[in-house]
Amino acid sequence: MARTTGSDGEKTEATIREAAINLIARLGYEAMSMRQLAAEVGVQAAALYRYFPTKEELLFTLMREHMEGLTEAWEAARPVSADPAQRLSAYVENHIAFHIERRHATHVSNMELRSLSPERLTQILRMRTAYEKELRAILRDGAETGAFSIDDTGLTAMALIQMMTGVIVWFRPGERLSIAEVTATYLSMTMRLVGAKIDAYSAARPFGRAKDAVAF
Amino acid sequence: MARTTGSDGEKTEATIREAAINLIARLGYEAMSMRQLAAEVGVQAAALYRYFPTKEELLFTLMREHMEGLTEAWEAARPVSADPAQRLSAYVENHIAFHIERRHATHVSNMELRSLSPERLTQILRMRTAYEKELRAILRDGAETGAFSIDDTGLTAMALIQMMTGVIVWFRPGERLSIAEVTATYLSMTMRLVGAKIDAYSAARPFGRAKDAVAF
DNA sequence: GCAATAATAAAACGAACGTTCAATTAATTC
DNA sequence: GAATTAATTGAACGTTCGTTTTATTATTGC
Repeated sequence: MARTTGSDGEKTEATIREAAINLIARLGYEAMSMRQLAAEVGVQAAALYRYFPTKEELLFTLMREHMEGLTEAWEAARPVSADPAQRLSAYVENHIAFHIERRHATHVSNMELRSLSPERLTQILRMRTAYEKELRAILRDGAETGAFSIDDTGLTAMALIQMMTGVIVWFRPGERLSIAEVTATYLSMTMRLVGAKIDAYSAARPFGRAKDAVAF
Repeated sequence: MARTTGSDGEKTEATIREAAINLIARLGYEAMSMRQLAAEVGVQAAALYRYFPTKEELLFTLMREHMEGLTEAWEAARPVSADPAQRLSAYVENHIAFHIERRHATHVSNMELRSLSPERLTQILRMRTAYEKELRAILRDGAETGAFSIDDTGLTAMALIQMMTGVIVWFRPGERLSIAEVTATYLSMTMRLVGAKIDAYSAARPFGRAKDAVAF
């Protein structure tokens, strides 16, 4: 047989991406076979190659789009204010919201880097470094103006990112805590970690204040 | 041919473990073939099956021993003192030192959980949960006595563990920072994050004070 | 030095892998 | 409604995988 009734290239490609993210997140890239993916999509394995020339190209596409999405989300959320505390708040909120909403894609982007060819790995890491650089700049500015007291901005940035991204390991939507509660608590922890002056930021942002007021 | 001169079971097994940790950390469990591992050890693939009945059993053994080592290290390092700040200091120092010293094994234990059968996964997770429970107990005690001010002990424990374990992602021995410097900075960040009263802990522990005094 | 045992090599097993190719049918264009 | 293009199937390719089996040699215990 051949073309099936109702078949549509765009729909199929979108289904492939979605199914691939879920399968790779669950089984791992190496453990997922193209036949498994095809079965999930409801198609034969050969049909996948109409959309992605190789398995690795599929993985790379998923990762690149994830990083592009993260960068775009931050560019949209970045405040015009120069105040380090406000900028840090925005960074934390954007980072956590984005990663919780795309848990599976984040899992893929973080865990499957070693399956990329060197050139593609470099490309993804460049995007990641650029994104992290934004955080370092905020921390450096805050340290210079005295808004924060920080030992080592590079090390602190890495610690914060690991802490925030780690949310996807244990967070399950619809359980004990809502996204807003988690974000508020992480914001409070972040501000304490960088030694931010109390309430220098929270007045400007009415986000999760009730809980923060006590803890922070 | 068959048995080679100088061959020794104990030595071979130790070599297999070591090589497996390095190879799995570098390539991933699924991507590493038994033939690759055998070549690294300097032996034929069939010889591996004298020591480990299956590939998964090998992975499980590596993970179990890693978790046992972590538990034992903490039991040896756990202070007799009831002071939460002192206990937290000891926990952080032990955790970071252990994970930096065994970067590859930690990588394996964190990244390859999904390749375990359900029963074995449960077993590893049980050990991990028990270890993390110790941290939650410290945080709870500190929150109750007023030594710390914490929003949510469970969430804070997860955040701290992600932050600390994340060291292995970027830390490379012999680069800019020594293990002692990294540990000192993380200790300082931890204490601020949990809202510890200043110098309630550092007097008892002469570790990394010079740098901390400013930052904390 | 001879039997018993430990450690390995060599070859083979069937299954599964990523990928390619030719054939076939549905949708679109004119 | 014929020609063209898009979407998919089914079968096959060579390779590699984890694992098993059998034979062979080194070492150990007596």
